[in-house]
Amino acid sequence: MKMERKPVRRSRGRPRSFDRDQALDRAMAVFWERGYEGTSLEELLEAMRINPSSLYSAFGDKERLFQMAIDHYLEGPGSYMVPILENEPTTKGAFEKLVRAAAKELTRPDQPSGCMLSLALNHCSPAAASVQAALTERRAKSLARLQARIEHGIAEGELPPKTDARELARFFMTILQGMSVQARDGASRDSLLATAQAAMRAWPV
Amino acid sequence: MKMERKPVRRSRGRPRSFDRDQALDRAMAVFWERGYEGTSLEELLEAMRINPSSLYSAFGDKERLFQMAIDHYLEGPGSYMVPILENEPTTKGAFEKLVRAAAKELTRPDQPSGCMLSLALNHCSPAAASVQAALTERRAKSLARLQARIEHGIAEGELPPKTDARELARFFMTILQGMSVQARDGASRDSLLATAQAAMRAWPV
DNA sequence: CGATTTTTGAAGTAAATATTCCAAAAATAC
DNA sequence: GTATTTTTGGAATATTTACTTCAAAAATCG
Repeated sequence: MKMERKPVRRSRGRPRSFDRDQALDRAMAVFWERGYEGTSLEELLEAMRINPSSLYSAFGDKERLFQMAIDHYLEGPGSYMVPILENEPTTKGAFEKLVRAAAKELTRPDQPSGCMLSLALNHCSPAAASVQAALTERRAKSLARLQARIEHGIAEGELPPKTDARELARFFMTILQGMSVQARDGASRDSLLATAQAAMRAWPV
Repeated sequence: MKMERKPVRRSRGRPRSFDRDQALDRAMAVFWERGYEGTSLEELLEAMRINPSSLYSAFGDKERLFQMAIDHYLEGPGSYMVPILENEPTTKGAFEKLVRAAAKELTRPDQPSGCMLSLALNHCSPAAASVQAALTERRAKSLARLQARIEHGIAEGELPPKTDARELARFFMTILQGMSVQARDGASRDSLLATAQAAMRAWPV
């Protein structure tokens, strides 16, 4: 049972000649590699293999395309954290697996290095302020997930009751974001794994 | 004993009407805040309060100005690490002081948040490739300084002989770079201090 | 003083940028 | 088949970008 193109019922006009999801995937790759402001429309159009009219009618404008690309990233290559945090039996085990998985994911040869969300828009011109707001929100959500798992661990007695869940979550966010910068700077997977291992030594007793 | 303007001997032509160092300082501030590619000539000219001809005759072009601004940063606001690494009696004490100082420096209200070098050019368009090379070199130098202090510590018997100095240095680089991202994302000084404290728990025994 | 040298200011330029326009194309609805 | 709707391709546009030009200004040199 394979689907031809888009299996959705046709609306009236001329059908779209490209695969929207594939185009978004390609846009994501370029934004991931070059950042929001560092990516030109020309690069996007070439990578997506569509022309301006198609891009604007399908995705709105550069800003909205970027936001869709970020969400596409978080549901795809950036989604590896969720099942680890949810399914690992122990909290410490979850974080251990998390940082090791990050070391691997952030240095995959078939992808741009580092985390698209961590690296995006650390410099913000006034023009990109609204994009940055959206990113900040998503980073906050990511932090909240780490924190929730730690709080769960405290409740289960896996961690000292006095543990500051938010600050421990922030420590791991710092590690993950730093690993992204390292990956961008050419650090090897083994280096990141060593950092992951070091980070776990900071786990509260 | 205060100097009027530039005390250097006058060369022949019309004297420069602005203070080169002050202009560079202002350029640094803008680049630090907005990044290399995020800063326009117009913003630079306004901040430096000079006109295009003056900028180009005094600093070459945008790229060379940025490199001078980076060096200006490393000799100024970014120089706080050097004396700590050189003067602290123990290696562990040096790193403890280092991460605490970073937490403070990266969240100073009178400066752009984060480290100018860590945050610069994590996305690189082909146009900025040569600038990025210069940055990579400087980051490597920074890493080497951390590594050197750790190796010194190993030699002095402060650290286990089997300690991998390069990887431990990278761990702390990761922490410092992650703290810069956190600072950019609005994390408070106290948060960074908590992260600094957590990082020290990873110190080898 | 007059010649020389360097900086200044303001306007100018060439390229890149994000976005829009519009006629032609390709589908469905009647 | 004709009308309607939507997408396409390519050209056009307005703005911003980094950078240059050049005459006038302001200094030193002889």
